[in-house]
Amino acid sequence: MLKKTVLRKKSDFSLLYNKGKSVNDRYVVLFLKKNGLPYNRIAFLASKKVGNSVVRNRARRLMKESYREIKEHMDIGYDFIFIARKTICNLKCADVQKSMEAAIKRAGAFKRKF
RNA sequence: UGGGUAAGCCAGACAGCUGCGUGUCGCGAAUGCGACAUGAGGAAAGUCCGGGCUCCACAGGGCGAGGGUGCCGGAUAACGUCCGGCGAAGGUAACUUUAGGGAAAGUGCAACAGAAACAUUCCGCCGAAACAGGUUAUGCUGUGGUAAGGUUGAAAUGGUGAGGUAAGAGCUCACCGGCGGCAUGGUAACAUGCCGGCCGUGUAAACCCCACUCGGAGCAAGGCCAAAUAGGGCGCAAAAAGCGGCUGCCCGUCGCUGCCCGGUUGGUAGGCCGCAUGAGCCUGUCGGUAACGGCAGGCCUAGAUAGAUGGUUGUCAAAUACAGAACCCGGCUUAUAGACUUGCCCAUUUU
RNA sequence: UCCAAGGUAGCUCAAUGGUGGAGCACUCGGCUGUUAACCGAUAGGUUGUGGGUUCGAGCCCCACCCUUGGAG
Repeated sequence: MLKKTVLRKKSDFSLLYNKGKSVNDRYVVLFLKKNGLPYNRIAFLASKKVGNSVVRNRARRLMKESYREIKEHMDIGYDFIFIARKTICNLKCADVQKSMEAAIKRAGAFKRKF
């Protein structure tokens, strides 16, 4: 992942939380917003409610891995924040991937297949 | 064979596909691309101690206050850690546990109950001796002697037995316990023996006394570069005062506060060093009961910065515990599925 | 990452080492035609957990758990 594709500024986060669109799914929560850039910017979060550091790391890794699989099919020009929910622990990667796909589809940022 | 006890060790492995961080090399103008190598723990955790490192003044003077440790000897850079020993407690035993200096230096506390929680006569016991009064007479009254018995309590001023006495009492004796002195053994804590006198309880994880010891803050320390409206320039002053740091006060000392230019009450903050060769790890050998130390040879083994180890498939009976480095080491404490090794003790059976 | 403070009844807080209490709330009774207010009574506690010191710990000491706050 390139460095410019990672969201890191506090202002970006608060802008997304306040102005962005949010979608809930079973295992993840997604915030997104158009950013007007020719690439996507991503952040993966897992709060302390999810568990200890091992569980939080695993949650982030699962989301990263899933994102790598599905990023080919996503629209360009958005900021995304994926937040892990408590239900994510003890899951396989495929389940997380499905959940993320569903969330993105509902948000309307999925490329139409043709 | 069963039960127990002590010590140690491991913390999935292998293969395929596919991803991530770092380093080296090659290509490229460059964000990069490719190849190879390497990439979390026994506790990385809690942050409870001790150090290194950095800055404050190289750890300052005086007064005062505070914290820590606490049987003895050793190990160590140091420690509240570790090793060995002593005493005490527990266990049939192997063995385990142990903050374990001082209570006649002083102060405090010991609720309720009880006569009394410093030494005191409430109920008792005695009438031998001494004094006063009284009775026909008699401990009858005051005084006196006594701490053996009673009640209470966690605890009642050494315990048990015998002698002794008016009644009693370490008053005397024997044994036990405690204290002091001496001798022997031991580096020492202490142990054993002899002698002496007869000795007021508990609490110091209450204040305290004694001995030893402790400066403060912390890698977001601290330094460099770039950028900046967050600061910069350097002409004058360098004495006083104020504020802040050095844990309280005084001294001392360090930093900031002045004028000029520019700017304003907002949330910006990038890169590099520190930062991975260290009280380092492994093997052998020597010294030591051991902790540990000496010598020789070999090895280089994470370094991220929104934070790198993941996903998936197959085989092994099963792969699942606790859990993720953030400046680094030595410990302690706590969490932990399962697998394995060795010594010792007890019980049973067989020879 | 580092440093502090705290944990007591359903809630907010007290309590010299010596029987754990107050206010509000709950329940019951009274007052009232009824409700509120008011009056009276009852109940409710492993003092965060586990060890230790002590005759005796909410309090003293040690370890752990949880919560809150601060530095930046």
